[in-house]
Amino acid sequence: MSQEVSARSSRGEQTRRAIVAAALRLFRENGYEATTMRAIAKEAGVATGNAYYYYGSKEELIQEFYVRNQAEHAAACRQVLAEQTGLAARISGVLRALVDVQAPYHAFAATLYKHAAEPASPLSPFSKASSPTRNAAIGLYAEVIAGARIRVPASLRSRLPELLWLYSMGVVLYWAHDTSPGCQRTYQLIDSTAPVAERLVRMARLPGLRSLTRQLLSIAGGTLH
Amino acid sequence: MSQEVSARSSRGEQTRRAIVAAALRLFRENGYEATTMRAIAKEAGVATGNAYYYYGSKEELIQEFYVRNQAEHAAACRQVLAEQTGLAARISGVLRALVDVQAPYHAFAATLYKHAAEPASPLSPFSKASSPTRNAAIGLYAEVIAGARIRVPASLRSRLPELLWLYSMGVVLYWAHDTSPGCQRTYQLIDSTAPVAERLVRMARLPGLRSLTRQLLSIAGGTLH
DNA sequence: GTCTATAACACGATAGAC
DNA sequence: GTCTATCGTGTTATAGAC
Repeated sequence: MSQEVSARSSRGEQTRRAIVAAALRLFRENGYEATTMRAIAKEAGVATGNAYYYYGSKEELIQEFYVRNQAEHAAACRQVLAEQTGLAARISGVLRALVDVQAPYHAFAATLYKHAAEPASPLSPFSKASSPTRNAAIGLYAEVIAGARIRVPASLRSRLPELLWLYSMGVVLYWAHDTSPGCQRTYQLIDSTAPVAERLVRMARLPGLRSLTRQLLSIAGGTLH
Repeated sequence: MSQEVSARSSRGEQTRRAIVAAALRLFRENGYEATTMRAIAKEAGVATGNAYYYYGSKEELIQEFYVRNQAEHAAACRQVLAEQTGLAARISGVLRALVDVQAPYHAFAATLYKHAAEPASPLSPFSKASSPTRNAAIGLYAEVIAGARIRVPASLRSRLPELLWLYSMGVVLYWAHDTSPGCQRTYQLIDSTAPVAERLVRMARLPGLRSLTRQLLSIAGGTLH
């Protein structure tokens, strides 16, 4: 009761916040490897062992980065989703916002995806631990489609959000490798692929491509269960 | 002179081989993390410091895994490339061989791609350090195309080997995440996507798809320089 | 140049006392 | 919940033997 009410700003919760704040700041400034758990604990004003009481591992602290990012991305998309009605414009707007939001963490993100790539890791975007974040992201792409002036072929309708999410993962992977100034090449990639994506959606209905679409979807269905 | 001749089986080369053999065996049996440098050195019958004399880090030992794999894969493909003439059959044969060769290292490979995913890492398949292995692999896919009874549209010809290599990387990524018994799902993925790949190559020539093909290729061109 | 032996360091993570 | 002390790790350093 009163315990639960005060739980949000309880001492434990304060400590937790201090730890994650210190971690994210140090990660951004010094990168992942260079930031030691000892430094995080010291910066947060707690003992090393205490940091482990709240976060079972250094990697677990990264989940917080994901969660925060997803929230910031959703917020950064609002305007584009409210104003744009073309599918390509909505897609590129959302992807540009994704890159914008992560920009301050570019160097950090590069080292981060090292850990995300391990299939067994809870940090993998395909893992069970990531499913809340993943579902939130897929929901965002459902909104991208729903608000666009376009007739999505029935065959595609249910799966298109997942496919757009997969597409966004590819963009993020590209971005992580992108060393061009200001990550121009990633923005170019977004601007050149978004119209193609819209075109592919429209073409999926053409008679000559129907069976191909069906084939590709059944493969994707098996992959993303 | 005589120094160089005997260099191949010199004491140093023997030690080197002993270390890498011990490392790969322990990696396969116990995984990457569980295998310590101390254990590798002990298994190879050398001092810990000596292992570091030959391999600057634990990760460097993984490059040997790549090199060995590439060679085994090329050998495993010979029969398929000699016998099959259909593009889809050649592709699926080569990809099946790729999975077959790596099968004993499935669990190990899953933890390995953690390191490969880091853009800055020399283990990244896109890195400069990996370019010999990558070029050898791309050359293999050039052979896949050259020996197939198919007319590849001029627009595609120069870039298709790279694209097939990229496709193979996707299959390997899927395989690393595949937990189905015997990795059946990966084999299914190969068998269902290879015919689609052939179909896409044939369709690239159709008038309605020409401009789309050109668009997609210019994107891929920017990506893979 | 090749190799051994041994010690030491900083790190991620854990145990157990308070 | 919080601490201190400690473990096992990758890695480096040193000093020297063949």
